[in-house]
Amino acid sequence: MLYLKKYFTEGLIQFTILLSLLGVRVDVDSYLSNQLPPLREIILGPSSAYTQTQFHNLRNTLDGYGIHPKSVDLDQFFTTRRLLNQVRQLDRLSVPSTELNTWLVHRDSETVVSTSSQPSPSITLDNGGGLEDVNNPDATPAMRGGSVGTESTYNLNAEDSSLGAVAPESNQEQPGSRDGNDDLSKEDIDLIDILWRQDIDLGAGREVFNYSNRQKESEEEEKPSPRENKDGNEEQERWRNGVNLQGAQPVDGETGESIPEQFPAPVVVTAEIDSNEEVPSTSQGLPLAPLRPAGETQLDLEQQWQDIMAIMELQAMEVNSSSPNSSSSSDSGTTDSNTVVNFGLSTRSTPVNQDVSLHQASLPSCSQDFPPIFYPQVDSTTTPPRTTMLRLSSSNSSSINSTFGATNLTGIFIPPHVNSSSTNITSTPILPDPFSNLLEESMLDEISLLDLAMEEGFSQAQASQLEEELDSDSGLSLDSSHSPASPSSSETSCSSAASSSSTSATFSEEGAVGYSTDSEVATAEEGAVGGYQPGYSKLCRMSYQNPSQFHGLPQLENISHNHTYNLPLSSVFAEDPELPISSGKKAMKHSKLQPPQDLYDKHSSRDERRARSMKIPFSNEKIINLPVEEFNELLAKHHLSEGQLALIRDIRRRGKNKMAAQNCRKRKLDTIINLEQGVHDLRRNKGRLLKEKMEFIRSIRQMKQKMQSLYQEVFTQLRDEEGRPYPPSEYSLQYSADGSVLIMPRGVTTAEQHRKPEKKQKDKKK
DNA sequence: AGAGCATGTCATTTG
DNA sequence: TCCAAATGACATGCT
Repeated sequence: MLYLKKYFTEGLIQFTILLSLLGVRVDVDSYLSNQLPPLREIILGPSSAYTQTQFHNLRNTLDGYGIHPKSVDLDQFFTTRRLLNQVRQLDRLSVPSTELNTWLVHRDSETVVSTSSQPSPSITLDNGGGLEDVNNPDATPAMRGGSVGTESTYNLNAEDSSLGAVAPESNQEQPGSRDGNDDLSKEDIDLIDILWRQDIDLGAGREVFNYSNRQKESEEEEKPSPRENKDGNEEQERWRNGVNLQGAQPVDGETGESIPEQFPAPVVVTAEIDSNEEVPSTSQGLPLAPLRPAGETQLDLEQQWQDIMAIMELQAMEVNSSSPNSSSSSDSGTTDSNTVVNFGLSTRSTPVNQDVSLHQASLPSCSQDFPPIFYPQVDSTTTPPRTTMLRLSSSNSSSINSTFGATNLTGIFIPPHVNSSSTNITSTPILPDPFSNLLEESMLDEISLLDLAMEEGFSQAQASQLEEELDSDSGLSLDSSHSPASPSSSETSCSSAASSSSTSATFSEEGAVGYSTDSEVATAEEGAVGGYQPGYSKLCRMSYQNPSQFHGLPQLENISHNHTYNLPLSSVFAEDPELPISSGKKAMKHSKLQPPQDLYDKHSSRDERRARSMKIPFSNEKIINLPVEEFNELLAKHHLSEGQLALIRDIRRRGKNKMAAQNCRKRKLDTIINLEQGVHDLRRNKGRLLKEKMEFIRSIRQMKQKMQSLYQEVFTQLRDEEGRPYPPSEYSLQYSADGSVLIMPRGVTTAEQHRKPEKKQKDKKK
């Protein structure tokens, strides 16, 4: 029986694990099918947060929390635990690998991003659609260049700096994490390289280059290269390729124009690039791995994964074009099928957002970085601003001085590097970033909470449970985690603590009443409930009266206490003489081939024996259980000596006290169980609240990123009367009372707005 | 032999 | 004040 149970348990667990895995897949698929293709592969990797979450849940469910040490389920518990640990290890192993893949992908895409980032602006330039674009291609290109420059580790940089147009090569040369590269055959790549180099060697200008590039693209289109399926499937392709998405799409040259664009830009802005090299492009140039100091990898795996999840959510919103931000940007940006014209300003926001997502995805540690704002005038700095990335976590939270609804956007969207204490930029004003501050504090609070929880005596399992509850987005966690800790858990495992406790409680009350009843009632009560059942082991017993059921079960064989508290010995022997075991330890011990009378005496309690020796004319049961009045009547009916009366009173007192002691102990146990349950519930509640907090933090982060990108978009497109851009270091955007956005010199309060003639009003596009 | 546990008993408190 | 119940403390028996 035991082994059967064991095997069944193991099999069940394994089956559950398999189901979990399958369920995860299914869930992920369904989830990703909602347009989260980019991370599909990442998530569908060996491990996923979903998987982890479910395992956590499963673990919690079977964690054994609350299992009484004596519970017969302990064996199962350990088996379960072992299996689950194995699964968990698998899960954890897989997570890093997934992230690693993401990282690599991102880096490639990053390279691509720099190239790709240009398409939108460059396209605008080519088309001349943007008024300001012609005048200041610098801004965006410079930023691109900056982003490129930042990635000095890539071949692309060198080529970019010299030729300003080799990105595709580099991309192709990159061992392919990129989809485009993957799809391209080596011949195609070689051909592309040759053609590009020819163009470059011939000194082809940007336009020429573009043209040739297009021709090549068209030529290649004739070939069955995978790239060409972009038309209809490109987006899908991109998504499938994961993080590359953004970078890949321009590079893939669905338009063919995007690629060339990027190169000229750096050339034109060379001087600025130098100065801004370190400055990531506003829209896309999010410095990633290269820029990030190794020591800054502070965020743990958990945080990283949460970032990825946040990215997924963000991307999902964007892809759905349901993003509240923009009706225009989202739709145009997400779909590659859009024509070149679509890459106008309106589309930028999307790439920006995607970049943000990308960075987070690929560089979880950078997840909180904010895209820096491009500063055209920063060139003055001999030491280019280092890593314009703002690490939210690293920046110290001085104070949250403004709410999100603050009219002044300056503080909110100050270039990230401004906040970093390590930055050398002196020209740019340092303004607090409320969002980052808020985020920091929230994160810190959470971390501190977790730490506190650990310090408070959270067991590892409980802490992991909390973690899981924080992690798990699925609704499974709560239900599954609800568990063993509570009496109800043991309820499921055996006869159930809850049920037994409740029933026993009920019966205990009845038992009290039962004292006044006859022996049959008492016997029935004990048979049903066993009176007071101390300990879980007893609670778990289906029926102590028939321990033979558990023969062969070692754990249960050890449980053989006498629970016939209220049962007089006479009734014990009279009603169940065949089962000496049921009569308890004493019965077992004394049941060894002893004469019936001797046995009878031995099994008698002291009071029984005393009563017999004193020749008390009625049973101890009556003495104990009769109501006071009846008891007095009984005493009055018989002529009893003082000794007999004293003994009878003692018997009654002790009998009642014995029952009272049993009830008292039972109540203690119930109280302990309830307290445990309460603690468990509180912890669950705490975990839930923390989870909610995490979600809020995540959403705030997303909002901040979106606002950041929007701010940058708007700001970089602003031009004064002479067509010059406003230097972000000198101007900032502020809300006006009517909801419009004003550009104002920094340091000028809203009250002084009227003094600035150059201020412009511009509708803020979402 | 001693620890740990379950149970019984006593003394006291409480309602 | 009495009684029953509750409970802490201790004793006993068993594994």
